[in-house]
Amino acid sequence: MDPARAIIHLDMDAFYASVEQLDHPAYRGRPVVVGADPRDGKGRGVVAACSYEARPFGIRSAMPISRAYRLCPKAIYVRPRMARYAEMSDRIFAILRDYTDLVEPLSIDEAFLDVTASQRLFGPADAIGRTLKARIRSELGLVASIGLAPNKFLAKVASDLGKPDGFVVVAPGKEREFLDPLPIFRLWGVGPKTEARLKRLGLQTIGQIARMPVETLEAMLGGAGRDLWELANGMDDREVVPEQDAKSIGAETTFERDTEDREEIRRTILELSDRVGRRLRREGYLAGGVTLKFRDHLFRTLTRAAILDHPTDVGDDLFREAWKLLQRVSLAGNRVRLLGVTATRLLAAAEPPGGQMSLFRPTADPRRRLARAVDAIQERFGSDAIARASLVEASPARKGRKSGVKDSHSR
DNA sequence: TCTGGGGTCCTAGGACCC
DNA sequence: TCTGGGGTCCTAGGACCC
Repeated sequence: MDPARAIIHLDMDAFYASVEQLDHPAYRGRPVVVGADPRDGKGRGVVAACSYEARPFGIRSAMPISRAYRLCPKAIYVRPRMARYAEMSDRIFAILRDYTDLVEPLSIDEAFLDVTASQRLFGPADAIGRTLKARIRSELGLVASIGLAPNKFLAKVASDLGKPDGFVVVAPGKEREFLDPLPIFRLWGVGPKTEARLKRLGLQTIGQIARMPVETLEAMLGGAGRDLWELANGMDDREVVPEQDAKSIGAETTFERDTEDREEIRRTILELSDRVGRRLRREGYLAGGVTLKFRDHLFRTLTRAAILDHPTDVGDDLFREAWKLLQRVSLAGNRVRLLGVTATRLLAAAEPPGGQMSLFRPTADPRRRLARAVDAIQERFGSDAIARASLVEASPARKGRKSGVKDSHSR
């Protein structure tokens, strides 16, 4: 057996809402809801994050914003400021990397750290964990919850249980004792569907799953059954992996009102394709495939995918393919709720991303050169400085629509 | 209650090849 | 005329996570 590893899971408490309270002293001590515009309870969209003061009202993240509004109309409702959260995230991750290179980001505000080897330099793992919490609080004014355990799964569950401002340690040998009484939804990979299925079989706690013959679970759930059984028994040998290549890059948007307007649909697919192209170029990828996502007024979701003849990072190419894919979706009688464009089969672009050289290479595709020139102008002067004529001359209906596809991301 | 936007992973079924 | 078995690749859908 390996000597016990020391894995930390760090998760920021109410991250977006906490940053808003940090930046707006008037919000402190008050219920803050970050998410879609509630529009007097008629808005679409969900709660991205809420402060702990909002929780006694029953507000939770991922809840429809209209419901949150009914529960607490007096809360402070703000739109997400992703650029600001990303900036704070960078500072958090910089602190984490002071203690180990083995930092695996799970999201903007959550990470695993393997501090097994760090202990020689920085002392025991729980001291490292306490230092991380203290530095994030004193240097950034934000609160993190931490779980420390011999593996990723246990560390994750530990940090969740301690929230907010938690610090929970699962010592080697105490895995089963810690997990046994917990409800099954705490297992990674058990969402609402699997939870309902397991409950129908009379399974309520992780301990009950741990004590079942693994073959029974395998017969019920296939390969996932063994994974669940191992997690329930506190077994998880996944490594902390610092860098992982993206497998897809996408953008999607939900219309304020379901639409059947061909022109609006076309324009939206073009905007989404441009956004994806820009990200591909910025992050140095070429797309080998495109997927179009389509959701109708009954919330039915369809996807159609294609492989490109030539990998690309140009929005026009993505658009042309996505538009072809749309023709494969039967629109008859369907109003469109959501459209999405995703670049798949990503390859690392041979040229350095954003490199000036590419502007002068005689063999470079002129549309890629144009796209990069537009990137440079937008980088320098902002995304409103230059746009496609076909998008600028968009129908008057779009005027005053503050949550346009482009705006919502660049703000 | 009426469901965002960003992703990852898994599976079933069909096409195709040997 | 009826037909194996293995393998790979691809698509679409869905569960799940934050």
